Amino acid sequence: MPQLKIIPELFLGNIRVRFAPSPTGYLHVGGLRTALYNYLFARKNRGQFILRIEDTDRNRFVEGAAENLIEALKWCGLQFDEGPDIGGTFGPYMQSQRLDIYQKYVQELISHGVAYYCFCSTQRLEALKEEQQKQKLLQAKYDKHCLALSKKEVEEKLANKDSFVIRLNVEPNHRIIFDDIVRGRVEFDSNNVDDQVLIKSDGYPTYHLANVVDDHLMQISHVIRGEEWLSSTPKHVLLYDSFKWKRPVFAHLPLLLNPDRSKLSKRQGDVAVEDYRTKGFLKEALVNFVALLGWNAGDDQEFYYMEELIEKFTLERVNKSGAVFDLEKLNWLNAEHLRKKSNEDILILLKQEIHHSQFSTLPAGRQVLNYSDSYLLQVIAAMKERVSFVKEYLTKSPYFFEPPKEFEETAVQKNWKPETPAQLKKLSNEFNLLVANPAKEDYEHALHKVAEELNVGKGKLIHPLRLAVSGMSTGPGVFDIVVILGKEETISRINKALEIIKTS
RNA sequence: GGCGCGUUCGUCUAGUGGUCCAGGACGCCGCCCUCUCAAGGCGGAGAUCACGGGUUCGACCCCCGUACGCGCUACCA
Repeated sequence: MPQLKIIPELFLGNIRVRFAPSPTGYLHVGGLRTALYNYLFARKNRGQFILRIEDTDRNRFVEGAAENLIEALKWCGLQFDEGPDIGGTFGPYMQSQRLDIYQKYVQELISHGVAYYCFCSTQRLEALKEEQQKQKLLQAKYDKHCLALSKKEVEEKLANKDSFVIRLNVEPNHRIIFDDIVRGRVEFDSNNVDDQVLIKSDGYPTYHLANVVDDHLMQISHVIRGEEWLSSTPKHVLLYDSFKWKRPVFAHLPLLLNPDRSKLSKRQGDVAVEDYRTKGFLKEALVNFVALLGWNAGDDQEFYYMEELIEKFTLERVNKSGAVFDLEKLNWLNAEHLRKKSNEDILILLKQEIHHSQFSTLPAGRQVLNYSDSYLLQVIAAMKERVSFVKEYLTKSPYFFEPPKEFEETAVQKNWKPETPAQLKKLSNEFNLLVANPAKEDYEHALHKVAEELNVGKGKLIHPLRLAVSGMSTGPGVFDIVVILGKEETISRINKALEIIKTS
């Protein structure tokens, strides 16, 4: 039989996907990528994007984790259509609130012989595992010991309140086949599939049961999740088939990797979306970057806005192999996105940055530097193509926020000659003669005039001026700096530098 | 160990049998622009397409095997 090609258009209007994280802390960038692909796929096909919290492991419960997840998702711009905080027609969206549902369905499984009670102690299970390993059995799995229990025996143990789990009864000797959009056809031998626990002894379901029941009840059309789930998909497929439910379309995404190609982990860098947010990355850049880790449109475009990603995204173009999370490209994308923003948008971000910086309060007697919007807008225009992060407006050009306290040593050696002080003094006198609010050209003409009178190249004045006024040897054109600082401040800084550098 | 998935420049990737002695992007190097630094433009280095067998007139592309990597192998997701 030829492999059925899944054409998204056929599902138009019925596309429903979900991001189903377990609330164990923060939103992992790998999780973001999974959520993003789900979101893009849903938006592209006018479907719904659902958030479901898989909190069925009480041992790993972390206070506030679900809230963090939601907050991080929203920050990234991934707005879901149904979820725990906003509700929806298929709720509740927290699995811990759906326990009775799982009970109902697992009973149905039991009545059909697809699932069974198991009263084995952990000791017996451990002993069994040990024994199987000793015998070098091909694969260790449960021996179906409790499947042999009679109905009466089961009832007695249940009445006796013996501790139990409910297991999936996997029939041996057959092939389990399913199609995956990114992997193609995948086959497993049922002999390699364990009688997985469906309901734990605490009454909570395992992921395998809960995920299948919920995806069906929530009418999920496409299960788009990480590759780590590929190996347990046969269990899920068995469940769908046993219930006689339609299987969703599966798409297992490649993993995100550390630079050494191991699974992306905290030990080798930041993995939480929150980490990148506090480091000053723009959400646009993070989303753009993560989208390209495992997917591309087939053309040469690298810079994307969310809207373009939605327009171009298809699951068929998702890669099969894992991708290293490489900061270099993220940095570049951040710079690109930052530069593409309007100065007004950057102004908002810069003001937030200043608010959290050492420059949030003006030093006394420095009123000449006011952080008015128009002033900051000039700083932005001057520095825009020189920064990759908003915070660099402060770290790369601190001189726009306070007079230089130190002067770059190497620049002093290179540009501060014995004749420099006299020349700069003359320049500052010339500046002093300028009109009240000199324009860039006024400063240029003044400097040109002084250079001619001194019979020196303009560079002999420009470099010392830059140094005097900024303390640095790099940055925007000196005349741009000087115009932004203003006449008074410029002259004051020249004089101050003359004092400091002379004495050193 | 078993099962599954993967393997194109350092990294992200294009490539679906001839147009590929493999294209783009990041990073790196050089040149141009220039008062500096960026940005921008131009150019360069960088991949025996993991390896070995097939199939074919012809393979990065199809098949088989090997190696390596990763995932799963829980009453975790």
